[in-house]
Formats: sequence, C-alpha cells, structure tokens
Amino acid sequence: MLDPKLVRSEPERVAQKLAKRHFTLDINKVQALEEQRKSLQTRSETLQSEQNLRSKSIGKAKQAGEPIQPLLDEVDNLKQQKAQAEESLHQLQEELHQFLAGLPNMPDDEVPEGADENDNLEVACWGEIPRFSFTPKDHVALGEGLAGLDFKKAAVLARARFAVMQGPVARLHRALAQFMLDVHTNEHGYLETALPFMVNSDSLFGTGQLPKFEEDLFKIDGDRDLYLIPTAEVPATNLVRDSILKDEELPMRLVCHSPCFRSEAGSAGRDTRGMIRQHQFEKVELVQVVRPEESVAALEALTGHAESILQRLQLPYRKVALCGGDIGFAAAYTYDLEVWLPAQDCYREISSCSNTRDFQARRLKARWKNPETGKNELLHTLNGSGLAVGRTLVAVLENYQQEDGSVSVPDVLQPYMGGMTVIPARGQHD
RNA sequence: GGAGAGGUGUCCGAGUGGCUUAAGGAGCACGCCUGGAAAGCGUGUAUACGUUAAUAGCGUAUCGAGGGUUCGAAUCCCUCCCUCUCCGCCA
Repeated sequence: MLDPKLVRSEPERVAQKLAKRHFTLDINKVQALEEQRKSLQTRSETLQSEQNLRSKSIGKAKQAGEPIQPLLDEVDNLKQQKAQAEESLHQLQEELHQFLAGLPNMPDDEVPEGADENDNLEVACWGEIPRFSFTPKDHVALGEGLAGLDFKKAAVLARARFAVMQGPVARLHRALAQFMLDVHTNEHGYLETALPFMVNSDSLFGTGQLPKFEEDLFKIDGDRDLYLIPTAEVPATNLVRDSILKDEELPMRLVCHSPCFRSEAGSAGRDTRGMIRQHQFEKVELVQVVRPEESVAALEALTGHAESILQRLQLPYRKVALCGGDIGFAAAYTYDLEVWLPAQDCYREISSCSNTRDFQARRLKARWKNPETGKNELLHTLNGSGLAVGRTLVAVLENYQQEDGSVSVPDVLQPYMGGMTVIPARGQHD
C-alpha cells in the first residue's frame, strides 16, 4: 500500500510515478474522497467527544444526587446525530481503503520506461549459448525418453498443467532443491524456513495478492478462509506481520522451499506444453526483511544469490530490469533472470527478484525500532526466486542433453545424485 | 471433535458498570545524590488516526478480534480466533 498521507497531499506526484507503469490515478476521486472523509471524521469525533463529556457528568451528577434526565436527553440527541455521521464515515473509509489497497507500488526512478516485456532492459548476460550438432529436443520429449516425465498421467490424476516425475528425473528435481537450499544456507547466510502451504486472507492482503488478484489463487472450499500459497513469499514475508523488530534482528534472510499453486486463470493457451507453466510447481524462495536504507543494495545481493545458482549449474542466462509496464503490483524495482532454453531458442524467466520497499511492510504493519530516532518505522521487504525448481529442471534437461537422448548431470548435482553422471535414455544400459 | 481454564501496556500483575486519566511492581531513560558505582529519591516511559508548521497542544480509538446491551464497558451478553489442561482421534 502507498502512504495514504502521500496520496492525499501530493496526488499529482503519485499519479506521475504510477503513470510509468501505465496506471492512471484518478486524482479527482482521491481529492473528493479525502474531502468527505475529513469533514465526516471531524464531525463524528466531535460528537463522540461531546457525548463522552456528558456521560462523565452523568456519573458525577448521580453521585451528587442531582437530576440526570436533562443530560440523558442531550446524549440521546447527540447519539442520533453521531450514528448518522458514523455510518457515512464507515462507508467512506471502506471505499477509501478499497481504493488505496488497489493502488500498485510506485516504480523507482531507475525503472526503465516501457509498455510490456519487450521493453525490459537487458543488464547482464552470462554463459555460452550451447551449440548442438543435432536438433535439440525439448524437455517433454527428453523426459519421455528418460521415462521420467509424464503429463498425460498427471492429467488423468488431476487435470492439465500438472506433472508426474519418476526415477532419476524425480531425483534430479529433488537434487536441485536440495542444492539450492544448501548454497543459500551455507554460503549466502539465509535461514532455512519451512512454512504452511496454506495461508489466510490477511496474509495474502499483506503481500498484495488480495484484494486484486484472487482469481490467480486456489481457495480452499468451505468457510475456513484458507488459500494454497502461490509462492512461499506469502507465508515467509508474513512472519513479520504485526510485529516490531529489534535492530539486532535485522537484516532477516529466509530461504524457503515450497510448492506453489497458481490457477493460471488468465493464461489459457500459453505454454500448454510441458512444465513451464503448471498449477503446481516447486520453488526455493529468498526473502529479506531489511532496514530501509539497505534495500537497494539488498536487491543486488539477493539477485546475485539467485544468479550464483545458475552459474554453478553452468546454465546460460541473462538478467533484465523490468520496465514500468511489466513490473509487478507490489514491486518498486524488479530483476528477472531468464535461462536459455535450447528447444525454445530463447530465454525464459526462471527467477524474479523484487524490492517492494515499504509497500508490503505498510500492509503488513511490519516495523522496526529505529535506534537513531527511537521510533517505530516501516521496514523494507524483498523477495526473489532462488530458483524456480521445475523450470530449472527443464533448463538442465534441455541444456545438458546429448544426441542419444541421455542427459548428463551437472557437476554440482552429482553428489546429490549418488554420484550419477548421466541419466540414460530409455533402453540404454551402461 | 468433547469438557474445562485462560488472553490486560516492554514484562509481571490488580481491576465484576462511573474519582481508571488502566492501580502496583519490574525493566528502561534522564536527573539528584556519589571520588566512581550500587542503593535511595525524583521525573518520565504505548500505538494508530485526525487536526497542526510542529516529534507542541487538543480530539478519537485501542485491555485477543468482531458485534451487542447501556447515558457510560477492561468489567455484562453473543460470535469467532488463539494458548494451556484433560479426553477422543491420528502421522
């Protein structure tokens, strides 16, 4: 959420910032709502104050044995007026809250201008794009050849956009997650954290999925107010909801391996083949909670941590800064990491690393006691994939494939595969 | 799922309708005292919102959450959440 005071006092400036992401702030609406809010709030608080004074004098009059009926009549009159004012006020506050809750974060000044993903700015490129002496297969064909990926069975068990993994491919998938967790905990200073895979609507509001993006989520049936998590960012970031952290608890760095569930409501027809876009996938998520002045540097570090996984796996990738039109709802600045997929002959997103500044923290009421000011101040939160495990599996299969349909195991994963160096194709025997 | 006990400020803890403006204590901060410290004494010590030039005043709200009764609710009523104990079930 944006700072209501800023939206109120400098709507033009906010509108200008939001224009970068092609969001139009209705300035007239802001001002109209604010004007009404102010007068209704003042009126209703004044009436309340009057009533409180009367009620106190009733207590005193009673003890002094004086008549209280005149006071009772006055209060009765005040209460009626107050009830009206309060009802209008509550309605208006609700409207104002909905309006503010629907405003996206302001992009940083450094965010590139642009309308969509085509305008994203490439800031780095790493690794050699592999040249194959044969036509590379895609991961679906490879997975079938390895007897390790079955999308038809998954559709029978559930529906489209699910996968069944078996044998060495399933183990490779597990190895990837283990490897990522080990690197982030042992070398990058993250605390391994296991979290609920279902969360309530307060949590989803805190990170910004609600109220605007409910159709992207799987909701648990019944009146329990639970949703399957779309990313571990939600439970992880909500660990600091409604809390005031001590200076020495910062910065907080968490790494969380979890399944992620997305309804992909708006993506019918996109990436229907294979496991690029699934209803369920696993991800190793990095979350940082930091002092405000640290967040810009923290995003560079966090993105570097994600990049380090790609580098150790020797997977070619590029790093892009998302443009204003492509940046997510809660983000002030985002780097996407895109891995090279030979069969698609292009780079595909495998990680998205964002600094949300105080946007989530304000929704979460996540604060720290700033020792310099002695005040409770909003924190900054960041998150990034380190990495999406399913897509990393796809990238390994496609980039490490050999002409006979087997797939060699990246060096760093071999210890996690019991020393296996090659996953043989179906029917092959060493 | 059943029965019972609870949830008060940074912490402990009092408080069953109005001198509660949440007692008292601990902790913390500052001051006095001291050669220095401790003890002692004194003062202060929540958050959010509004108003405001203001981190000054003033107002409103907050005793797990939300409703209700009442002129007035930490206190009475209802619903829900959470914690603890016992029982049942289960991995």
